[in-house]
Amino acid sequence: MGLSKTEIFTDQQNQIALFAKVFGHPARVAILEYLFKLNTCVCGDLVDEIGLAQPTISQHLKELKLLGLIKGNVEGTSVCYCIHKENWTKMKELMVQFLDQDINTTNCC
Amino acid sequence: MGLSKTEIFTDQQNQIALFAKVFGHPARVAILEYLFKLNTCVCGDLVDEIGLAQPTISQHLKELKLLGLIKGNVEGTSVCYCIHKENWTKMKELMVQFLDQDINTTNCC
DNA sequence: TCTATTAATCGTAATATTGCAATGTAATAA
DNA sequence: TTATTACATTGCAATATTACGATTAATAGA
Repeated sequence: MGLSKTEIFTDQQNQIALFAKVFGHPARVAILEYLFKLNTCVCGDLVDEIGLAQPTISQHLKELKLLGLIKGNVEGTSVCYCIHKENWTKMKELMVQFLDQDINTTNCC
Repeated sequence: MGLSKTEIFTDQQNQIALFAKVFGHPARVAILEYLFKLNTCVCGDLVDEIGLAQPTISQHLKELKLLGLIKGNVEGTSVCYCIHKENWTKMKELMVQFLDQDINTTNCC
């Protein structure tokens, strides 16, 4: 199969899974951390920074862009990327809400 | 390929990716939300709750257990599951730290 | 115009994931 | 002892993901 049965889950559950999935690869985590670290847009040097081939990086960037977590601006021959603030904040709220659920204090297991 | 080049990333990046990956499927999100909602351990009714076949649920539970996010206790013929509090908290700290990075206020893109 | 540079896309191979039927296993019930 | 019940494991088919070489597209500069 390899195909998730998304229709039996809530929109929220599917959305959490979609965001989590994109963070489920260290290269994408590394790209995002780099974008945060630089504190400005990155034009070009992502391929040198992360140790993967150019088409691979391009593919990871595409997925991040598709989910709206980063923005890409064409600047001459290169492309500048940065975090999409509003969408990142929205995503963060969704994820933190999921992660921050109350854990029952009365032990069971 | 289908194989991540984990060796070129930091331990932290790989750890974030591992946790995120397990949340990258709505069934596992649903299982965890159900465990939180019940606020006690779940013995048995997970297959009825989530709409997937028993072997499929069993497999998802295995992955959650493997990462230490849930505990399973044998209780007669059934098995009771609940959130592994300490590990969940540790995981949450790692993830929130990643999600909560400062976004530069000076616009670039 | 020609060429270099940069990044996206295409094509493809290797591997991973998802889902479930069939089967195995362990504990309780009759 | 023999069901029965509850869950794990196995095996497999369908699909997804990862990675990269080759190519293409677009712009900048000579």
